Amino acid sequence: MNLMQQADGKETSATRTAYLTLRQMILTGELAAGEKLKIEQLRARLDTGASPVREALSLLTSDMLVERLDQRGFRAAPASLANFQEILTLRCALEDMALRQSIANATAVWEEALVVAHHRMKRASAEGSIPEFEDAHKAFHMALLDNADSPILLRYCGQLYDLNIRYRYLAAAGTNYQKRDVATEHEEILDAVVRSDANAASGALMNHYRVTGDYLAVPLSDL
Amino acid sequence: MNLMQQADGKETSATRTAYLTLRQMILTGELAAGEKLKIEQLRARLDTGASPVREALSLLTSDMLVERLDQRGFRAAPASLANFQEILTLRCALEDMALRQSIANATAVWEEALVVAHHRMKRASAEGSIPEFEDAHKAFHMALLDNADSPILLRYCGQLYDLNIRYRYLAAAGTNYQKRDVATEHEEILDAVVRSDANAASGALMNHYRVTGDYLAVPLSDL
DNA sequence: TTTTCTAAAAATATCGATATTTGTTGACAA
DNA sequence: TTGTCAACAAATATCGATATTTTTAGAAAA
Repeated sequence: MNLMQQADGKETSATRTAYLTLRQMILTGELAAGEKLKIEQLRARLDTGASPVREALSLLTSDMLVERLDQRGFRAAPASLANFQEILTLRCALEDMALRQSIANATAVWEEALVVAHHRMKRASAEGSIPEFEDAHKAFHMALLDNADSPILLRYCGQLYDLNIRYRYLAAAGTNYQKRDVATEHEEILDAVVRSDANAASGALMNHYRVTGDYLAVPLSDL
Repeated sequence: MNLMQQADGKETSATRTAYLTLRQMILTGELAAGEKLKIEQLRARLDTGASPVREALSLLTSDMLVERLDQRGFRAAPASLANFQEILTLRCALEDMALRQSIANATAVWEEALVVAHHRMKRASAEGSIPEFEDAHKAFHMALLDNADSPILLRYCGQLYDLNIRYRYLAAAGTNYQKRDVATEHEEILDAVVRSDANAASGALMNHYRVTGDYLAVPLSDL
């Protein structure tokens, strides 16, 4: 009962499956921001029991993607312009810190991992597979910060990354993100990191976020 | 079944009660760092059902006080010197940011709230009630950051505060914390904030943490 | 001895049913 | 009309039982 065969044959718990599915549904907006999340409804939709759904929702609370109301169940975290801006500000502050620490700890192994992550992202972009690009994009950004050797900081950055993704979908920009000249921005970051130029790397990363932020702020301005 | 009468007559859900109790047990070390947390054992200890315990543990995962192992249940988050130092570093960085924003947004109302929080802390200290002092101490520190008007940042600071508390107990310093000259440090912070001197306030706060950190590092050095 | 395999025990994850709350509707009084 | 209050409906939180792992222990083989 515990072990489940997923489509790809990988075995997972029902809770984990529910967690990943619900997470994706919230990030993409399939479950709208602020929407009431009824257990029975989700249970039927995911074809699983109430317990896994309930636990998955509890877990999503950690990620600030779901809110728990007193004894009135759960709802998808509301979205607002203020929230979007707070996320942007915090990302800049935390990622700046993490990136600088990563560079301070730089090793050949890390740099190689970065180059690989960057290459995979470019390949996914060339192949035009949106979900694969999304995964590779997150992997690249996380790889940049990974060498800071600061698990909590990395966790926070990952959370903020995901929260931001949701606003990308809200802005209906999820699909055409690649069309901006984001590739150049990524290369600038990578180059600066490889040169161990912390200021340039951080500057390029901050610029990347600020540009993306401005880009999204327009369609989000009426939140 | 849902509604529970607590000792103080306040009604809460079984999950919330379990959450608060388990949290306290982990913070104080009654449940040791790294210890396996068996549902049945906790269920009996808290005199409640397995579901509330399970959900409470899920919630504690958000706070990084509990880890969830694949399909092998839960355990209290392990403690290590590296973890302690990471918490200290992040607290300094995040609270510096939050405090400066709070001061930038300063209002008379906020300053009054701070003075009250500080007074309560002093009173609790004078009365010698450790748990009340602990609560008031946290309330004071959170009040300092509250005016930054940045819910996520405040949440992170709160989490890090609690994680640090656990190390205080681990260092067996939980009881004699007040004996250090912490009162003066708090006054310095408050004075600087009231003067709207961000640099002095931040400096005093950072000093407060660094001193506390050094103070705890000694007994923790063998983690 | 050490390793490997198997059977029993322990613990987890999940289900289905039930009690408790919250939300809603409509009648009745003001 | 408007407001209050019961009865009803919907949804949540919780329990108890069960299926599925994981862990442990012991026996058989190398």
